[in-house]
Amino acid sequence: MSEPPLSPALGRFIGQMPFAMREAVEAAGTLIRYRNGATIQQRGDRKPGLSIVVEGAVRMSAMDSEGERSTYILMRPGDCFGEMTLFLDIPRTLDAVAVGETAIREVSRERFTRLLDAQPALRDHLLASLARQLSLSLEQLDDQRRLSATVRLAKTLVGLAEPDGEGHVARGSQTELAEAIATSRVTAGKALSELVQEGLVETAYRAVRIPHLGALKNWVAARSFLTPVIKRD
Amino acid sequence: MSEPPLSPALGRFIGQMPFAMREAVEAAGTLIRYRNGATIQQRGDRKPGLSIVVEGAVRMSAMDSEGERSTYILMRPGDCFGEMTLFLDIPRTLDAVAVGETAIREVSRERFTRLLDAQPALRDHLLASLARQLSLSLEQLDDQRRLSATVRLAKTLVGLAEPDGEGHVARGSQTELAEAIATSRVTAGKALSELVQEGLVETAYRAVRIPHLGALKNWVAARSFLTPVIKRD
DNA sequence: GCTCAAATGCTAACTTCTTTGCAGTTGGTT
DNA sequence: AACCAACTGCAAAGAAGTTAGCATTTGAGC
Repeated sequence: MSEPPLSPALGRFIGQMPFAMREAVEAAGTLIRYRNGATIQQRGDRKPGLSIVVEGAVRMSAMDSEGERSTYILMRPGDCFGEMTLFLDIPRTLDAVAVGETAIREVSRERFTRLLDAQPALRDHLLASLARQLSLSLEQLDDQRRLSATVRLAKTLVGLAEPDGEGHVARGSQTELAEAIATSRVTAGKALSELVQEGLVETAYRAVRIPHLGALKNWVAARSFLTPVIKRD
Repeated sequence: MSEPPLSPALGRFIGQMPFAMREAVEAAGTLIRYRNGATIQQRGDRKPGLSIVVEGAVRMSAMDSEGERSTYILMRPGDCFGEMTLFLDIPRTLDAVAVGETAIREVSRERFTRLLDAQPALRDHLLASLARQLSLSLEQLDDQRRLSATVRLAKTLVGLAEPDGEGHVARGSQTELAEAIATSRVTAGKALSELVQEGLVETAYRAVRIPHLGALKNWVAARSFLTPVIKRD
């Protein structure tokens, strides 16, 4: 079966770099550690620069004036965010919160600019990274427009799945899952029980067990109407 | 009043280029003309390259397997699309259809690569363009998640508005407007009549008249919960 | 200036999602 | 070991959006 672009993880920025470039980027950045739940950045922060996840994970989300939060993405080690603030004079667009003990490498715009001179190939790397993020973001928009809450949830679960014993798990409360697909907790709960009915997942406390990840992937693929476009490594 | 990023138009690619760069890009491309309604590209086309709108307009949209079409954006002269196919090995993501007599400048990936060597500054230009598109795409996703159909429609109307006599007009059938905000025609019609009730717009045949664009912008701004982030020229 | 396909405006039944509220469960903390 | 805050699961009312259908209006093309 072909691997559809299910993971919402953008980036894969560091992973595909040649060794020397990676060294240079790492040397240019400051490593900062965050506790579980700590705020890494807030929407509106004016700190142009690139942030690379080294350890742990980062939940990118936004909250509207009515206190409704919605999550956009979970960044994993090797992913990066903030590229946009390097080239545009804009503040940070999303809130970023550490999930688990997390380490972030921060490269300021100044240092990054110098880095670009030393490593011209980095520009192309960044271009590819932005292009991929744009492509994934358009796909996400598409999903939001066309797919039912249940399919969106299933797709999100595939993206969050981690190996666990025989099968996989996606960790997070139902409220968090609801935020990830931009619905209410009730709808997320219903969607989840539909997937349980189908025998695709089992619910647990702050977790969803996925006995056969492949089956879930197939189920999602059969319901994602547009042909997937990006191949994921 | 501050100018919120209401226009869904991405790009502004050519407009901000230094003259020499612009000349070089134009020299590298082939100009192709399309009739109103002609297909410029289809989702899945494998033609890596950059397409720049020179004259007319282009509607970017996608259709799912059930024949439901949704429009993503209307590209105007100076905007460009296809950047992603330059750096990623992916097919074209969206269908593109000419709106009115339209001219497109196509630059193949090969020619563009050579162009990058001759005009290194073009890379930064492209980085900024991708960054802006990503930022706008994230905003669009946000709107889709949080805003009601009525506000989304109003925002779209502001983006489509063209000067017309005293005020402005947004041209397009209600079906097309519905596709632009990803709802049914009925909902689009209801949303439209709400805006009429508010005295913000007047309906017409294949057009919506906007007597006071500023008033509509204010109305939208008051209902867009997240602080706008990108300034639009 | 007539014709007709396309577009608008409306209604009604139905589905989906949200909000509110509550009862029962879970697992970290004292 | 007991407590309690957080989480799950469920129900009911209502809001929002969808589909289907029909009568009327519009304007482009003959």
